[in-house]
Amino acid sequence: MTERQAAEEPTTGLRERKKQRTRDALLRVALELFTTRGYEHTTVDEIADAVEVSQRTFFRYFASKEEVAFAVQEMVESRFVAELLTRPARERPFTAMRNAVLCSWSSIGEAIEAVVPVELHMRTYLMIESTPALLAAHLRRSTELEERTARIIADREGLDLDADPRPRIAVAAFTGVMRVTGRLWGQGEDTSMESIRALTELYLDHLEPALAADWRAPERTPGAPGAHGV
Amino acid sequence: MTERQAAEEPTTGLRERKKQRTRDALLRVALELFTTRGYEHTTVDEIADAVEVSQRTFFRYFASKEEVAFAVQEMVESRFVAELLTRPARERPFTAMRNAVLCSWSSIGEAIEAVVPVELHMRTYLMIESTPALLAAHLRRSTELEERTARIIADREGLDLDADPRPRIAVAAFTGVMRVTGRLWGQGEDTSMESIRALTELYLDHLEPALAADWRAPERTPGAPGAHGV
DNA sequence: ACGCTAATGTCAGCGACTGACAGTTGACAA
DNA sequence: TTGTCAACTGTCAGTCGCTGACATTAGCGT
Repeated sequence: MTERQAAEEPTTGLRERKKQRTRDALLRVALELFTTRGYEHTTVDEIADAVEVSQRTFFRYFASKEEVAFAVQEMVESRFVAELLTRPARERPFTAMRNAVLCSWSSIGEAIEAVVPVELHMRTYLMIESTPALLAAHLRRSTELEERTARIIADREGLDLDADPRPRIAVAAFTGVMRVTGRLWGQGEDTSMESIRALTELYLDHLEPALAADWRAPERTPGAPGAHGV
Repeated sequence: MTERQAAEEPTTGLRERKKQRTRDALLRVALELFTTRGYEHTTVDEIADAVEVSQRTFFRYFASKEEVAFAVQEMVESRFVAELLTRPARERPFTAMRNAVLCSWSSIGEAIEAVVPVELHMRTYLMIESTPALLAAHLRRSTELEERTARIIADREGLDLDADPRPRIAVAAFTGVMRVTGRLWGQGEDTSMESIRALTELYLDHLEPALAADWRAPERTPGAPGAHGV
């Protein structure tokens, strides 16, 4: 169930290879069906039938219909966490998170392609964002990642997460921007990875000024009055 | 189905009154069962049986088992929106949102009590936060409210929501903090309304400094170097 | 070749939810 | 008062996601 990567033995035995092939097939077929006829209009039976296994077998590989939709997303997230852990200590929290996403996106392409076409994953992301039930699940998963991230940031800065609210606050703001970015990207025309990368960079670099500036002033007013801001 | 409030005629006919009573009974019983034996361990049949109606009737009042869990939350949210719309134009976006939540909480008590005991609603909120399926739904609902809020803020400031990212960014940061606040409140001991109110006030007023300050400095460093911040 | 065990299939069943149809009951007019 | 209409409700059958139990198949090491 939880085997990650042998990474050395390509021939791990026929049994393992068969399992891997079944899993991949279920995943690929499921995403293909979801993105074409829609998540709700795809039954687990149809997925299982297409791969020629029983419905019961599907549920032995994926705990739910939902889980298969997030299988690739799962990979991307763990990549982000790994990247964040290796960020130099000199970077400030927000900068470290910013760079971690951007860097992880630079190397994730091939890892995805080993399982499903990247283009299919992009379509899957759009499907998740536009399917209420999946959007809900996506948001919940995001908060879990958010918690992990806050813990990492707190460790980085040598802070006590239970006593100091600042890590959680900064992470909340960060992921909030990430979510908005993802949604806007989905609404736009350009569904490329370069597109979402550029959008993310732009928005993240906009957050702090947006919170501090007086919106009614024509442009940046460094010495603005009101201490309360925004 | 969507009758809100006649607010004038107390005698709206026997039929209407019966419907209202059935709905209220279903709601109260459902929340009571959810909060005692748990959401997942409560079946729709049990709710319907307790009110002595058929399961089919339950689904004529509530589109899903989920919906009944959020019925009161629904009221609270629309109260916040109403409050936000009446905020004086002189207040800055973040301040307006801050005051809208705090003010709406001051007057929501009686409105809730008309349907279910406030204490039951508090327990319901805790249940939502600790039930994965409901937490997911809660987050999705929050983003919908977030979108409405962003639109209101944009109108207030005379900005084009589709062209200017700042309203969405500020709202995202705001609701991010609200979410964290709610979760921490749920983890604490004090489940009173005063408690969550104080926590919210504290955290909201912490957001901007937390983003701008250098965490490694002993305390506030107004003239900090690095322009990128956080 | 032969057990052992993991992987799979089959079957029965629960719970959320829906459509269709029939029965009941307020509302309103004659 | 009565009767008609429309709204509300109950019943039933069926779909779909998901699970436990048990039998069957098929790699694996000896």
